[in-house]
Amino acid sequence: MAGRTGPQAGKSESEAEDLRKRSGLLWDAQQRPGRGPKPTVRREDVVQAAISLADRDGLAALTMQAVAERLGFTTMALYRYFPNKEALIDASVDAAMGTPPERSGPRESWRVEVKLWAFAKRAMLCSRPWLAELPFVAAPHGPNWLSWHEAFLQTLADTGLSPEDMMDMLSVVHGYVSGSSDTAISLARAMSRGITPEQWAQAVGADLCRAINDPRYPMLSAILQSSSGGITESSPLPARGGRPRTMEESFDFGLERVLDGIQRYLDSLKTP
Amino acid sequence: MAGRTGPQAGKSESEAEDLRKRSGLLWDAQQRPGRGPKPTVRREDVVQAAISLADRDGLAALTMQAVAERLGFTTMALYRYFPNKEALIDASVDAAMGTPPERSGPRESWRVEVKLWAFAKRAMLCSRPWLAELPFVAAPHGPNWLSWHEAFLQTLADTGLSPEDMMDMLSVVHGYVSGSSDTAISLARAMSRGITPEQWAQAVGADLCRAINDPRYPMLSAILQSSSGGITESSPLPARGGRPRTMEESFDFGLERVLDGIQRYLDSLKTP
DNA sequence: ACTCATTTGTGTACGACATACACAGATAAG
DNA sequence: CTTATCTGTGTATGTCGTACACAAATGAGT
Repeated sequence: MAGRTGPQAGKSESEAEDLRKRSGLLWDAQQRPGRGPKPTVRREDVVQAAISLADRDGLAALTMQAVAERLGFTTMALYRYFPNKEALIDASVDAAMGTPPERSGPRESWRVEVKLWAFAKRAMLCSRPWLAELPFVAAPHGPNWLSWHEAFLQTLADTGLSPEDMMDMLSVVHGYVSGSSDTAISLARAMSRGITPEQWAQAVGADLCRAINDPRYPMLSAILQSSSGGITESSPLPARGGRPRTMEESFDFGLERVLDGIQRYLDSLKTP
Repeated sequence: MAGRTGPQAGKSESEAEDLRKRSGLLWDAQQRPGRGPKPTVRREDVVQAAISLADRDGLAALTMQAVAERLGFTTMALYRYFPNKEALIDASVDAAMGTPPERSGPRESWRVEVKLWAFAKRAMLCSRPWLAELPFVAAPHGPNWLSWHEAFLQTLADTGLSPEDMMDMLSVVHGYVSGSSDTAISLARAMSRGITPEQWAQAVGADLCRAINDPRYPMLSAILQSSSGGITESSPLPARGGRPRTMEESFDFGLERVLDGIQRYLDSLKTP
């Protein structure tokens, strides 16, 4: 976004080189040669300031000036800690992600453990909705990011899956969780901006309602109308007959399907 | 991001009101009262200019100045077509999404159709990687966005699922597709920036490789080492024994699990 | 203790960008 | 023909990321 070199490739440092540098900044804690004055704060403090700003007012509030002011710095002083905003964000993202919760009780079945993992990840994303605001798709993967992956793999440790299958299962669950948390994240973001859930649901529902009676959307139109006799506009996905599922229940429902699919694969391995 | 009103709520127009307006701009084609001069171009032309810029150089290249120049306009002239950049992006996103491919042959089983839909959606996302760069999570849903939903629902038309279950299945598949296409999108973006797949894979693989021999990541470390005897750094997810799956094969593998899960649910409905 | 290379934080400056505002020419309804 | 109204232009403002040069602080080597 900001510091992008420019259109075509061919600058002094290739884009690939750039990725490597970003990754290095996340992992290699460079040692301080003890010549000049000591830094006033630690890199971690800068990151915390950045995170607290994003937590309060979203990613847009995370500006170099705001972070600096938060620390009692001049803007330019930040560049002694991070070479550019991108690097600061990389570090903030990894720190904000945190580590997955430790297992509190005894080891459960893989299914229970995966489920806990998925809900934990979803909760993490919803609690920091600005993570989903990030325009950087291929941010380098830091220590905490890896720790989430590690935690997932541990849930499958006893299943006898091959390493390659494990990685693919990770991709399935991670994909489902991050992809399907969109609406919940969006709601979380709206709420942190002072929108009530009702207002938000109404706004999102309103878009869907435009499909009603539009010949381009026969199925959608039918579904929306059939549900609980007329659209209420009070539920994110339109209100449904009986007791409409909450967003969390919908997430759980989908997760159960995914887990069923994994289960079936495990079964197929046992009885070929 | 850009045009955000500011930190706390309480401006002249509430955030919720703002969402409604954005949605309205996407749907309600306001009629031209025929008093002044005719506009030089159509809204659609502006959108196309914006899309072509984003296609070429990513979302960062989509600036009001660049779009205006593309059209032979002054920057400010754009504001006669869209009230702000956000509105232009909303429109560009929906247009860029396009409509799902028409069914060419006869109706297939739900499973085949869902699969086609998922691959089509994935292909769409990969062909326009900047869509994933969007910092706006809760963009209003336009006509094309709804058409993708509609197409999905039609694939399930014969399954006998209840409307509410259909919507949840949509959420499952859509979640999986968009969530798990991350790496493919990232690769697509990198390639459009002149990075070779090898360079990209190496950069992404390098992050993972940091886990090796790190006591914090026992499982990950073991998996990475076990795979095909030593990490090659030549595959996005680390190379795996035998013939490592390509990214597309991994996507397919995961999709099959998801479809199995749905299948199982369908079966459970038939034999309660 | 003295020196000086090195590092930290500061001040200033610049270029990109979104956008507000006022204006000039074009146009069609009356 | 008049005039309200719409289109595109020119200019200005505020925010933001960041380059650059400098002064004060600091500690390694003498």
